[in-house]
Amino acid sequence: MSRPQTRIQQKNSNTILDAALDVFSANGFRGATLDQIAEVAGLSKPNLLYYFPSKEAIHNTLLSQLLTTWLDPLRAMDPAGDPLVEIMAYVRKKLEISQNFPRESRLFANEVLHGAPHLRAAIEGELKDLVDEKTAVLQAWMDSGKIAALPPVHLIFSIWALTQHYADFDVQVRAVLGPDHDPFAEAEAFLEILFRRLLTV
Amino acid sequence: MSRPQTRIQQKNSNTILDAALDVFSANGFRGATLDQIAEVAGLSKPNLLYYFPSKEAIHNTLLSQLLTTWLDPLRAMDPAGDPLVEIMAYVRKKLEISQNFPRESRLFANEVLHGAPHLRAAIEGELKDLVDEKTAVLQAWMDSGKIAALPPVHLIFSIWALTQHYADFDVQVRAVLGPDHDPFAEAEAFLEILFRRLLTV
DNA sequence: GTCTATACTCTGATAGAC
DNA sequence: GTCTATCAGAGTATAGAC
Repeated sequence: MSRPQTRIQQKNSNTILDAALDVFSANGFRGATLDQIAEVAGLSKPNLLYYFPSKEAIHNTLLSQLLTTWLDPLRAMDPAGDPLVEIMAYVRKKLEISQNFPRESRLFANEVLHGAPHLRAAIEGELKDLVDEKTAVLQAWMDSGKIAALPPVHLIFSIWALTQHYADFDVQVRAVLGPDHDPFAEAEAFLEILFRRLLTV
Repeated sequence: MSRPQTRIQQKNSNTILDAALDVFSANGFRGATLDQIAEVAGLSKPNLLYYFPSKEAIHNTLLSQLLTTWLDPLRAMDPAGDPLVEIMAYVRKKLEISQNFPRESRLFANEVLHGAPHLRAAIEGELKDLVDEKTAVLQAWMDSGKIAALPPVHLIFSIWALTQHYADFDVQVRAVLGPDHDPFAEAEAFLEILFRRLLTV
């Protein structure tokens, strides 16, 4: 797992990964071609393969970088904090990620949609462990009557589903809303109401 | 738009479409190959192309069949019915579709995720029109105080997001829940509570 | 480190026998 | 209507000059 060392290598490597994120998230793994990635990156195709041994290696690198970013907001949910505040902060953070990193969201969605061939281990391990930990926290909050009682895992699923919808189905959301709408601003207000109403005892 | 006439042609045509649905929903358009579809269908590759002029034609046929099924439950929401009953029925029906037609759900998700290149017109037309019609119904129900006031479009988005999540992210849902869980049974109970709590005045 | 040229594989589609 | 054989193009990856 040696990584590029010099500044130029770092820079090119990042350029490639950013271009690849563009192309993979828009077209899926098979739909993306090295030609497209090379063009977006402004490099030649063989040059890509000087920095990464294969197309799949580029894809894998993107996916492994992704997971950390993905789980951080949930990790930040503090058992010692105020339950409703903590949950609403998580919802808001997750929605912000959908807004600011839609490419990452689509890459992840595509991967899971197709059975998570590359992320299965991470999902069954790291992700499941974190969810188990946080459902325990949610359950404790519910048991002590600080928020309404609900199946905690499904509460987490609902946060994922609702926030990612605005990134992953962006085309549909915008088509239905029509122009003169700010999907994410409206989503933030809506989810604020939804989860507050759902969780208040 | 001539369609196969004889019974055998109908049968083979349907076999191909069913196999194609398997492969397209699992791998996406570009990820699917005619070889795979032919193998699943139990036919030779040239034979596929005797029934359909191209790979894309198979895909397009699937997508156009899809939309009707997709919109029917929303269409069935009756302005004259009891608001909460109608909405809960829609939620339940949509979740049943996720459970019984996960391949169709993934095909649709894949299409929208990649910018809806084939369904754009249908989304901006048929789908938007129906949503506009039904948001007016929801708005009227809210105005008359029969359900809680919320942005109606986003209420519909939330139903789509929450129900489709269980089909499209099935792998993740099952991995997180672990064995000895029935995702859809739990989802039904959870969504029942969620929307009832959200909409009750 | 980066490019041009190219090898080789996969895959969509066609030709033509039966 | 269905098959075997095959073509043509796209796409990943490598060789080798600079």
